[in-house]
Amino acid sequence: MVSNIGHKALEALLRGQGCANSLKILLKNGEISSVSTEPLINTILDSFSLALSFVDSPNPPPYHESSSQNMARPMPRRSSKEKLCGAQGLVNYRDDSPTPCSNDGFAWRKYGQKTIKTSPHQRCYYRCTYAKDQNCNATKRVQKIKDNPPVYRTTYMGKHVCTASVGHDDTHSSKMIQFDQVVSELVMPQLTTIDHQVITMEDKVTDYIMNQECDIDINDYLVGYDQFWANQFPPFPSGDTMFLDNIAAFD
DNA sequence: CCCATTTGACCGTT
DNA sequence: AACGGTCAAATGGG
Repeated sequence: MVSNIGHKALEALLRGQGCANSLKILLKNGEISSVSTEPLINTILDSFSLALSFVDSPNPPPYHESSSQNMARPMPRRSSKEKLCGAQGLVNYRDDSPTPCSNDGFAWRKYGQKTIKTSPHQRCYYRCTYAKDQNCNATKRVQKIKDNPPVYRTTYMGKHVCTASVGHDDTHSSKMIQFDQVVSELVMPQLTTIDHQVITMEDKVTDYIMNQECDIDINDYLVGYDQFWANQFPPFPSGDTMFLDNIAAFD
């Protein structure tokens, strides 16, 4: 995917990175009260959304509605559960479930659900489908943290040792975004949403990323490329340094 | 019948 | 005792 699309995804990421950096500076200087952070945050979120949209599909979705509209878009009515394995990856749908639809390159099996005291929403527990077969101890927790639009936090734990990751074909070739630092909610209040993948984890980089506990929160609102650039927060001072070391993209 | 989900019970930690 | 995480029987869909 070394193409125009990859270039655009990179552009979006860099833009988001610049915004994040500016936000970091604002936070550091304690200017958070005098300067509205909303445009920055939105730009960051849109950056990731756009980048993910390129990663997710070779042809970026022609979304031109707002994020919230997009989220409200009715899902095709499906049975209470649906699985798609193989080249298309695994997708779980459940309209009334607190579980966000996800496709992170692995097959997960739900093994529990709990009401958490600190949250009005339930937390769902998943483990690798091949936990027994291949002694894979990877687990993840998914918790809804916000209602409207639905926002989920996914926490990955343990390391995938299974070889059964799904979605190996190049059509859905992976780009992985690794966050070396947990992003606080102050900075990134909108986390994973339903319907799309937080992160695409596949083959080559899976073990690496699953080695660490990741509290990965990526907003997944999809916006159109043109819309994204049209709505940008004003450009940042050219002196701003990018912190690429915090976001590593894997090919 | 197989397999994934649901859900109450159980267990470990604080 | 409260809480979070896991277990496992029951359930339901394919």
